[in-house]
Amino acid sequence: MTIRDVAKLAEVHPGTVSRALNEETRALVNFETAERVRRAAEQLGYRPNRIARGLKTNRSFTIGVLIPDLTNPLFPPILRGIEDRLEQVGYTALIVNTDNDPVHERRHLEALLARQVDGFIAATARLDTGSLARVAADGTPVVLVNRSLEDGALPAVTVDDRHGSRLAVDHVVALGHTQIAHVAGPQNVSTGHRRYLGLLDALRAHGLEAPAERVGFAAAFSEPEGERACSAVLDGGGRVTAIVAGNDRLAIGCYDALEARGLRCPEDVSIIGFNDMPFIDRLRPPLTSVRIPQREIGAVAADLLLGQLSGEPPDAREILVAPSLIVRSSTAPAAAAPGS
Amino acid sequence: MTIRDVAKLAEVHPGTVSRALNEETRALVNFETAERVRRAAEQLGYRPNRIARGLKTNRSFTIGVLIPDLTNPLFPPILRGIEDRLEQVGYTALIVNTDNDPVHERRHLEALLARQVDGFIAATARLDTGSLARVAADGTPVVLVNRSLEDGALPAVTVDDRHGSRLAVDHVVALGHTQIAHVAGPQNVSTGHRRYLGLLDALRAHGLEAPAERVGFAAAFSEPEGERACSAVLDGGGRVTAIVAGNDRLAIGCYDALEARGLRCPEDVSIIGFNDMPFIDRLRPPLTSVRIPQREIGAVAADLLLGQLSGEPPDAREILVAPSLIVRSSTAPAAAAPGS
DNA sequence: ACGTCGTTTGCAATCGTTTGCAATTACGAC
DNA sequence: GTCGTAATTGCAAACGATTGCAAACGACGT
Repeated sequence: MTIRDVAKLAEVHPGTVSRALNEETRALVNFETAERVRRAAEQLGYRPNRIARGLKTNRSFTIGVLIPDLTNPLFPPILRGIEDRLEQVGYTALIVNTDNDPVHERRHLEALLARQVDGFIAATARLDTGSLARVAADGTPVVLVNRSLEDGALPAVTVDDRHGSRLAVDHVVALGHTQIAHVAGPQNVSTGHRRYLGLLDALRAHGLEAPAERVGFAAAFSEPEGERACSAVLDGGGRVTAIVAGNDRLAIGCYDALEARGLRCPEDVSIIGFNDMPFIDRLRPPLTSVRIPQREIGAVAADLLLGQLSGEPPDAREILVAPSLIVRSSTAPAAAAPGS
Repeated sequence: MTIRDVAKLAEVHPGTVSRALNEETRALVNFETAERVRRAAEQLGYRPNRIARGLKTNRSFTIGVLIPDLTNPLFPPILRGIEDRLEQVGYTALIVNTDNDPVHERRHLEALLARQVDGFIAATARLDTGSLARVAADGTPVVLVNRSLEDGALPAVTVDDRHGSRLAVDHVVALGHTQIAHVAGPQNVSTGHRRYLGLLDALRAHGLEAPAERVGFAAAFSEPEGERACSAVLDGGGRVTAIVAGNDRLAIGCYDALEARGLRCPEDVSIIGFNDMPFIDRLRPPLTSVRIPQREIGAVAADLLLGQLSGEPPDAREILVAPSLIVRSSTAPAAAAPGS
């Protein structure tokens, strides 16, 4: 079932069929002929071979999407945002999991290039800049998600982490807390670092500060690390009535640390997470968290890429999307100071 | 950068380059020539164009994967299982979300076909049999996941739901429960139905039964529906000490229903879920649940498909993978009968 | 009646591979 | 020295579409 079969049935030249069926060249062929062709195609159930088309036009209408791990609940919504946008314009996403392994990353990048993807969306945390930049330099558009290059060489769409931290701090401050601790994520990951910086800023804006003993650094965004870092803070000596965690999993670790010490949340200490993961509202207590508009991030990234693909200047700009605070029951007004 | 450039550099005919670089035809070319070609290709950073190759060989080395919704935590692990397997042999998955919408489904199916996918893995619950069967009849291998056709016309890999129900029942029975209720999922979805049937079987095997007032049917796998169905059961009059839910979300709904009635879990009633979703161990109490080896399911499905693609007879068989019970704190020994 | 122009269509090359077939070479057997 | 055979390699035709170019055709003004 090729274009030739349709041509035969419609009694025209294959070239004419191609033009008749192609939105952009439709105008070149007589209306009635086009109709005849369309009917013939319909009748035969003809489906243009995108592969053959791609060979000639040098466009595959596919986008390579690199993520660390699909099972990390952060990514599926982003992917939906991307896919929903892409599919509207006939593109398809090729999703690969890198597991943050440089070797995998390279291999996948190569494989996607061999498949002639028209562009890349990379959400991988530490994909070495080199390969990606080289790809971009060779003319394949690249958009970063959830991380950006220091030099801003590549367009990126990321959460406004600092703003998120500010939301969190504003919230606990409004509740009367002043002894605010931070269980920070890994500082070699942009989100971890930015949230930490944002927190410092926000505290300062309220005339507060976070002395070293009140911030614990987790080596990974995991519950055990959250518990470890939180424990360090709690056992550090100073009083703490509120904890802003680098993400929800760290916050869960904080729950564990509190529980191990017989402290109650939110009565004794309030906790705020980051990401607003699914079912986080089902914890005890339901976690107050900074929500990230993941789907929107994906959609914006896709739009950015599609823009570049249709020839727009590749404004290597970083787009920040604003998070919002979802208040639940893990935060409460600060108790009166002990002894009052 | 085409095969011709490599040919020029290696001073051989393009055809020879093709053979030298292709694993299966390598033997046809002199070893030294092949080496020369390999070096030339390496030097130029040559990457065979899979699109062109696909055009000629009529194979795209892509697989269409249809799922309802990527953000449903059930699917990412399955997809990883699929992708990990596929990538090992040079295949790539094209993932599309159908949202269980027939129109979307058809459109996506067409689009994937136009992209010349070599096969399909369909995890969509209610993709109308017709289109898929037709595709299979036209020679494109199809494997079903998480659902099967009544007539077994298509190979499928599914969870052994009945076995899962048996595990759940055995567990609560072993804990001394006899008044066991079921909050069932929608009965027009195969998993919902099978789990219900399995439960009946398992109860019978223990000489127990589930009178109508002790099973509630949810219209969807959602928390509110779980709460509704559970409430009906609890308010039905009969005493209930254990509830087996059709899945974890229904189980969460059960938690809500219990709480609304001042009942405690597991002291007053034990609850078991199904699926063992991420973070379900963080609920209060941590939910005992039937775990599904999702990744394995994906891997098995991929293997089945790859088998068909390499010419194996398409044994339209249903492969059942065994779930396991993860015991946590939502189940406890039955309290002594009231009054004793 | 003729040149011109615009519309519509056909022709054929092309995209980058793969692959059946033929041509070339080397080599040992006779 | 000739011939058959095997091992290599070159040749060219595909695969199914797109597209620049030219041909065909009618209409129209002069």
